[in-house]
Amino acid sequence: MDKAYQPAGEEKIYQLWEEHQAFTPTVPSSPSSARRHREPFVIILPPPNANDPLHAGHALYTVEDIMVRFHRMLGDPTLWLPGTDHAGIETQFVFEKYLQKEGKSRFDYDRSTLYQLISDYVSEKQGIAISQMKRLGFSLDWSRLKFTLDEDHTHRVYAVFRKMVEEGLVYRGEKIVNYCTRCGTAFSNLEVNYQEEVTKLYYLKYGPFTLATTRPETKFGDTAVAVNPKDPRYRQYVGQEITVEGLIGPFNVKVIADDMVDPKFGTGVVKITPAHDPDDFEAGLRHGLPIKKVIGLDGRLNELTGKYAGLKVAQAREQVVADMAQKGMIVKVDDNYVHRIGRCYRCNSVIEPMVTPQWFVKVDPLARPAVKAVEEDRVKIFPKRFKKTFLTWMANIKDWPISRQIIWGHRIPAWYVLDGTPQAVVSFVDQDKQIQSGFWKDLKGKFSFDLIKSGLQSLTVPADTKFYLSENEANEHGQYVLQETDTFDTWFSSGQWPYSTLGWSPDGRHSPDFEYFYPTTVLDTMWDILFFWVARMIMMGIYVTGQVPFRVAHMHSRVLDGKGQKMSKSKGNVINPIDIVNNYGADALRLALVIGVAPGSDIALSDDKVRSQRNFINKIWNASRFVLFHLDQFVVDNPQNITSLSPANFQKSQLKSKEDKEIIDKLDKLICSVTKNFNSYHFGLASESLYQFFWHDFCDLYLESVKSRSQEALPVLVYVLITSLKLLHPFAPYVTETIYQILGPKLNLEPLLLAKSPWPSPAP
RNA sequence: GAGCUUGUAGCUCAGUUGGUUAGAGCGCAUCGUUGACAUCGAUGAGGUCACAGGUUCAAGUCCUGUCAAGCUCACCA
Repeated sequence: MDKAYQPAGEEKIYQLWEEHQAFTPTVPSSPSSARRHREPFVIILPPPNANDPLHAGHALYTVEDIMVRFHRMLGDPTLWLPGTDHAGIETQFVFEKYLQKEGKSRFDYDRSTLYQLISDYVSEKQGIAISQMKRLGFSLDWSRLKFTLDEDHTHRVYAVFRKMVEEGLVYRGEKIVNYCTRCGTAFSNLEVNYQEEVTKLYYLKYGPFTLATTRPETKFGDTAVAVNPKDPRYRQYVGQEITVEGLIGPFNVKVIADDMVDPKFGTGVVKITPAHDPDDFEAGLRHGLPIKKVIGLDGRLNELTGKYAGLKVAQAREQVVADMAQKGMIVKVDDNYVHRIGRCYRCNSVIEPMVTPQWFVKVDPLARPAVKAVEEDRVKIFPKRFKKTFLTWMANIKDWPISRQIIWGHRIPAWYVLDGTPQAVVSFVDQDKQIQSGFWKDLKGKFSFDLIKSGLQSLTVPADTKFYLSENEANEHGQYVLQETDTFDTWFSSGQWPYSTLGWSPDGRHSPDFEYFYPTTVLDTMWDILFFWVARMIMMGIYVTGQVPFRVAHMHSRVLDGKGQKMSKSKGNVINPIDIVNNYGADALRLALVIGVAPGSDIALSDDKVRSQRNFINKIWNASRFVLFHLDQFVVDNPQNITSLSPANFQKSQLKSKEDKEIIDKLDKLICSVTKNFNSYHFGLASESLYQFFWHDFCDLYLESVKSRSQEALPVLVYVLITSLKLLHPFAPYVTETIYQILGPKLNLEPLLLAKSPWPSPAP
């Protein structure tokens, strides 16, 4: 043995585990009845992005590895199923940046070509995350590796979508959504970052009123003006039609009364622009107001705005304000108005609320059973405080927009017949690689349908257009059939991950894996995707399988940099876990991430912390070296008595010395407390007590005390060491296995792998 | 505006269901080791457990309030 532990050997140990298929459980021939006898322990890995290397947060999947290794040693049939995520918007965004560097853009390609390009790009990078997970020692069953765009997963997602359509849970609607004009897609509320920003608040002359607005440029889309019903100042106007002077001519709007208006804000009068403001949109629904769109999906004012058409929103605002000022239409300007602006979580552009046709999931029927399951702890959320967060969020959940205007993802399986849909808008790349776009009715005379179809980039049809769930069916109703070009929100497909990866089948003939492993046991992830993902999985899982997808939702910590700062590329404080592994070994990193960390609290990953754990790993190594040295001597002296040292033959009652009894007592207590802490997800405590025991009780006290009688104490030394290695193994699989591989043959230990050896119980 | 979390040694934090003199790592001081240990060991300094009340035989741990910090959610133009 080297004087110090060499993490360089860790990769060989991982190979050893793989050769023995140590992480692949066997599925019994009658899975469902076997499951009734003994429930397996199952975790589905939250799939990391296929095209990205791991970041420090991913290293916290260590927590899952700890649980899985523990249960494997307990003898539970154990599965930890790996996968990677196509991560729709994220990946397309990264790829577009890459295209940009090449001087190209996504608009240079038709849909299927672009898809293929991204697909190639991703598969080129996909291996990185996987090899990094292996490097971290994750005991995943690679024989079951999945990808979110795998054909079988896609089929299941489609089948569930059709079921939802047939049961009225999916609808199309013209609704106001958060639209990023840069990314060219809608986002859910969760994907918008709101920031307080200082802007201007303009007080405009508006018919008989003066009103305050931050968005004068949307005046062209106003279809009403609102006051509070209780406001005496304006009561006389309610219900009347007023004439407002505009930059492109006067227009008429109705005065409505609505509680949404706060009489104390501004002048107590609000202009209503249903097409470009979420509140106004709601007000429009309440009062039956027309929706007048004046901003296009390209972020520019449209033809309804006269000379302002073609200007981007920000430019238009400047121009409009200047013109209004000239005409004396601005009463005053508040320069320091602080309010919240929504920005795209990907590219930070200002989110433009837009009314567009989108696909929605009616969420209420899905949410109610999910809420119930959590309330009744059929899905236990740990730490408990997140349960309340979950329930309040679910109580306010709105219908879920599931369509995204990107191509990297599951294309929505709906087909339209264009024959009777003159308002359909298509854009496509023609034979000269030029983009053509416009109404289908205008283009169909100029281009062949086949050309449009093959060069298609996007198709937009009104929300009430009839759609079909298969191309064949659509073909029966017309000649010109195109598939929806929107893709599913990533969370719509990953929300189905637990049952889909295990082989749920729409026809009820599920795979043995599904019968045996579903529902899974624990879902562990960081709390930031509790709503994005965990909530969706619970809803979809119950809806589709009638069972919760997992019994426990375990929220792990967030990893911060050494100073407790959030890591970000812009700050340049991103820690690459693999760098740490290369410097100090995977075990040191794993321990540093869990030791003494309270459940759900943030963790600052400092170099100091990793180094101190590296020292601990080295301590384990050297204590073993000490034992090995005396063991070798024993073998020389008593080659035939080796079985007397085997931990299997260890008898507590035969101990004579006080130190021997004490250390075994402490070890027994340790076994109990570690086991208990494992079962209650207190890994921070478990690792801390192991650290304390091994370093201080075993090394500093016991080991020092027996130096004068090491041969006599050898059975105790061997027993305590081997037992400790087992207890430590979930945290530090590499050193412990390495040592076991050295000691094992000398002691004729069974089994051959520590990873497959049984969890210790107190000494007999 | 609502909710959640945090406030314990110089620094970073543990302390799960309330129970003996409040702990760890790093740092610091003194000494000792280099035949298990890129060191390691021994000893020590250092905390009115944010503040004020309350429940209890007993509170860092439960309750109420105050102060401070952070996070999340929310439709105020």
